[in-house]
Amino acid sequence: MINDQPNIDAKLLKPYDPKETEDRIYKMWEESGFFNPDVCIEKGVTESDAKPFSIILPPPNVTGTLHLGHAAMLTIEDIMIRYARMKGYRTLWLPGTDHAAIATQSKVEKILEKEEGKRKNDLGREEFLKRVEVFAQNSHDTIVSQMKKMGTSVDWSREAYTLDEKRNFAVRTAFKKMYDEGLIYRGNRIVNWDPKGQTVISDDEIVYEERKAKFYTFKYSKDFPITISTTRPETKIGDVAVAVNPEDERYQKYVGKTYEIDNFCGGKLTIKIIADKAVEKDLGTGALGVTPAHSQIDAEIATRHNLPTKQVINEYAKMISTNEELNGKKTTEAREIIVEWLKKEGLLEKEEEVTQNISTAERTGGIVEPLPKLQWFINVNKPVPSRDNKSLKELMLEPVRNGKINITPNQFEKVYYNWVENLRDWCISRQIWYGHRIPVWYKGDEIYCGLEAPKEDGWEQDSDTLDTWFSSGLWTFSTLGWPDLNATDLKTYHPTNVLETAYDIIFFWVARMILMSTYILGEVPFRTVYFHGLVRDAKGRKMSKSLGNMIDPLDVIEKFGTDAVRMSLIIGTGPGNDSKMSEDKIKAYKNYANKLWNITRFVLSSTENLKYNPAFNQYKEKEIELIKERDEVLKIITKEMDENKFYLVGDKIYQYTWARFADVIIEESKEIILNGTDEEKLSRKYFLLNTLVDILKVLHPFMPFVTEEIWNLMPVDNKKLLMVEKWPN
RNA sequence: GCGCGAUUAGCUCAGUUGGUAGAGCAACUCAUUUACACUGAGAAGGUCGGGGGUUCAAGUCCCUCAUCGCGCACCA
Repeated sequence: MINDQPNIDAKLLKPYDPKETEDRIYKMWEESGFFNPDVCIEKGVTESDAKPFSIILPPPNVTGTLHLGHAAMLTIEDIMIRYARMKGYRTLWLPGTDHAAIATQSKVEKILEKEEGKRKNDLGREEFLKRVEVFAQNSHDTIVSQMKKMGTSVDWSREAYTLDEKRNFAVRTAFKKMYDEGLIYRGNRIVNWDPKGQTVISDDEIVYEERKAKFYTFKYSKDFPITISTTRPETKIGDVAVAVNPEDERYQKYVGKTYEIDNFCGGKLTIKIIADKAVEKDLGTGALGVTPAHSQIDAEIATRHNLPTKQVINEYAKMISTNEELNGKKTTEAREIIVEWLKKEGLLEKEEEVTQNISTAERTGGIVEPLPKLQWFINVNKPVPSRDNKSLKELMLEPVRNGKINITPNQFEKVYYNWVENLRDWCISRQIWYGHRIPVWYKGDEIYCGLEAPKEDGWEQDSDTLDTWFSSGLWTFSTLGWPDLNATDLKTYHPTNVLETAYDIIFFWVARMILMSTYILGEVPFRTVYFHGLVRDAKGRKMSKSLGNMIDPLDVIEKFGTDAVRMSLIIGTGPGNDSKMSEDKIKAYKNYANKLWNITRFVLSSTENLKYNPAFNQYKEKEIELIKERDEVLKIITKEMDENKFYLVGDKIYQYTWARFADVIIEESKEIILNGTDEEKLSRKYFLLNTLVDILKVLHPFMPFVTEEIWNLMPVDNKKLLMVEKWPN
């Protein structure tokens, strides 16, 4: 075909080719500097006194590559950001990655084991950490290139890492502040010990798995008056009491008595009978063998009744016992030995099959063993003098209750309250190597907490690191220059406008950010929380490697183009709802990108050498009607954008361009342009041209590449990049 | 055990304050080189999970049941 229309670029004569276009456009955006709000002001596309709009990117873990969930997050946030930028806000989207302490470390441990047959102790702390850093760097680089593929308009000049020097300083500063105010303390308490990962984990890092177990009912000895039940007979050598409900008449007469048992599986026990309301009458025999060292509830009961603690299981999930037969045995082996002994002695009364939830560690899969340990905690109940004597719990509840933080969809507010209200002290120390080292030093009995190591000799730093969520909690302000309270970014962009993330980290992260920000800065970290759901496969199943139903964002981008992938992740997906993804759906939006391409070809070829002219006012009646209709659609679109209803807007633009603009308006234009009067022709042509420009603008946040590429080809005077053009009103 | 969500066309989902059920995809019929085949036109497809209630009027509000999914707690 010969290109005989000089104002039509030759590339419009072929179908739209995302592969040829997208990387080139992204480079153009990057080189323009407009991702950086300072450059926008400098170059006059944003007013210097414009209102700020900021989002801090939830930092992806450097444990691998991005999946479709990340792609959805990046798309939603990019839509918010591009919209804000076009609306004239001083718009900052700050990117970063997360060191993800335990997740990254266990990943590298697995690789080390598989590829070299080595364990981390074979390398030593320093050498192992070097390996982790190389791995983290590679993951980081992959993630950055994937983000660029997705079209994310983040300000790379402000990129942060949760474990870099600045963030480490912020972490030390925050820790010291909390320590000095008595909110961080070191205590010997029952913690969740992961024998596989050899570290403590927080309550939230536990994953419950349903398994079949045996429920044994027995007596300690023939003379003992009360029968008890347990699924873990091996812990019973650590029992110090039997607790019953104060209102349980069956056992009243025994309460207060103490029994000496000379031989319970080769050891001695001293059992006191106590009454405690935590015991349920109807569960098991209604009597509970109290094992303070290996059960959270038992430890609480023991504290209330001043009972001793007797540890019988060590860090390797092996037994500690005076009985040689048990000592050093795995808990499962010890269980069998004890059950055999009970049978032999005629003490076992019943053995039932039950299903129980066992606690496993999220990252390693190890079975969690409750153990007494000396660890660091954040006290969530203590009144904070510097915050009107409110506790951290109250500080966390307040802004959500009074609406300073708005959670979308709002059913998550209840979930949040429920979690905060039942929150226990947060265990923040971890016995792993990759992470922020605890800024505490010891010398004999002395303890020092400070930003730097003490000058004198003989001090040794705590070998533990911090829970990764401690540094993540600071993320909204550690990225903006805190602890420098005069930092321009901190003053300009905090509190941030929106936190957009997956709902599954509401406790891990959202709650911890609210805790840190309200305590440290006395202000909320963000005004709106917008939760997106999980991206599932076409059948609604979770994507997983074992099911083989993973969709790699890069694969579908290669096949259909980024714009199509973005649209398919947005449309049909309300906040907080899981969405389903299939290649068919993506393909439909690839067709749409091409439709837009051809609409452009038609409009440009039928308007010859006319230029975009929003000031044109010689419209005929027909076009006046069409403009009214168009502006009504634009008005609704803007309203829904302000309400973050992107799934509705995306579909609305799609509908308007295809079903209305292409199928009806363009079709009838053919007749007008052929046989109309000169005035009618001109009126119609300007309508087509001007409306196409509006479509490109409102579609830009959703499909930034194809719209920017078409914008390139449009006859518009004094053109800037579409990404910094003004949103139509 | 407590709580949350979902249930609308074959599939994925909209449905704003109650006012005659709506889109995309798929399938079906027709058109056939068009700005675009990554196309157009058309037709078909639903007792809105069941039951009850409020109302002139219920997909929408209330009660109840069912199924599915999720969170939290318990797990002696």
